[in-house]
Amino acid sequence: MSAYSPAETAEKSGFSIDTLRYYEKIGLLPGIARNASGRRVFCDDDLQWLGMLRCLRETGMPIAEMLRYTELARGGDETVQERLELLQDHDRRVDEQITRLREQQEHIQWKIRLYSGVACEGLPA
Amino acid sequence: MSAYSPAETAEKSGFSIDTLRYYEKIGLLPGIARNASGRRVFCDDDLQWLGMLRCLRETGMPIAEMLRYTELARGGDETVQERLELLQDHDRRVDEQITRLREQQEHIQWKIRLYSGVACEGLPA
DNA sequence: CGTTGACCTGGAGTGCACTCCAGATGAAAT
DNA sequence: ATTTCATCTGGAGTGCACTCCAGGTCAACG
Repeated sequence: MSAYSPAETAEKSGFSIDTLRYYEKIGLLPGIARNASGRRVFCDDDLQWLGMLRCLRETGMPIAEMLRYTELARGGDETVQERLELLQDHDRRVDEQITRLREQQEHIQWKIRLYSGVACEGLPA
Repeated sequence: MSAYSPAETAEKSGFSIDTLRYYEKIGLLPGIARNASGRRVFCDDDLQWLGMLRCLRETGMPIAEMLRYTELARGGDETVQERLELLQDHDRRVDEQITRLREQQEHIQWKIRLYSGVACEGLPA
């Protein structure tokens, strides 16, 4: 239970095979193993890393910054502080995102109430 | 206080002048007035509409769907029900977005705690 | 009356993040 | 032995939402 084909990895990670190739090409997936015939072989660590990437991506981190994080991660223990700061900054941005979404949801819900009112007009009281 | 130049409108709405032109061109801003020399003149209603567009945009509604909403809005009172449904669907998607962001934030914060731990190792107890 | 400055138009260009394609390869199934 | 199938590569193409540009108009200012 620790060697996965590209297809399995795509399924488990939620990224398409093309995206996996793309990510490796641009440097987001360093050190992916290959078998004798040159095919990618992913391991559990790779899957974990992909989980982190997915999480960062879906919270809106641009690829350039994920690349920076990846490079730091390759840098070993001396980069822990920087990685920590990067994630803390991102965490704050996620907070702001959530706050902003909620504010805007207020606006939408106000509009919904308004339409609901109009939709009820003319109905028997 | 009810006639605004493109520049003023850009400032008040938060959209760039180019984006305002673009939105008018694709049909998100129907019926923008023009003065004698062909320049756009925005009114308070336009600003309100822009506020709604901004809100939908920032909560992730694709332009194609905003266009549908715009067309419904032009359709008058018979379309209120459809507009209501559109906004309710969107409202649900915003809920999901927020939920998802929070889940992923958990993951990030777990990683932050992990790094904080590593960063403290070796410090005097 | 010349120049500035905000605005106009149609259309081309940009940035991001993929996504698709053609042609090749190599293990496995019929 | 041939076909199938997943995979490989480099590179081109896509979709979205703008953003920029060239060339032109027009009111106002000095």
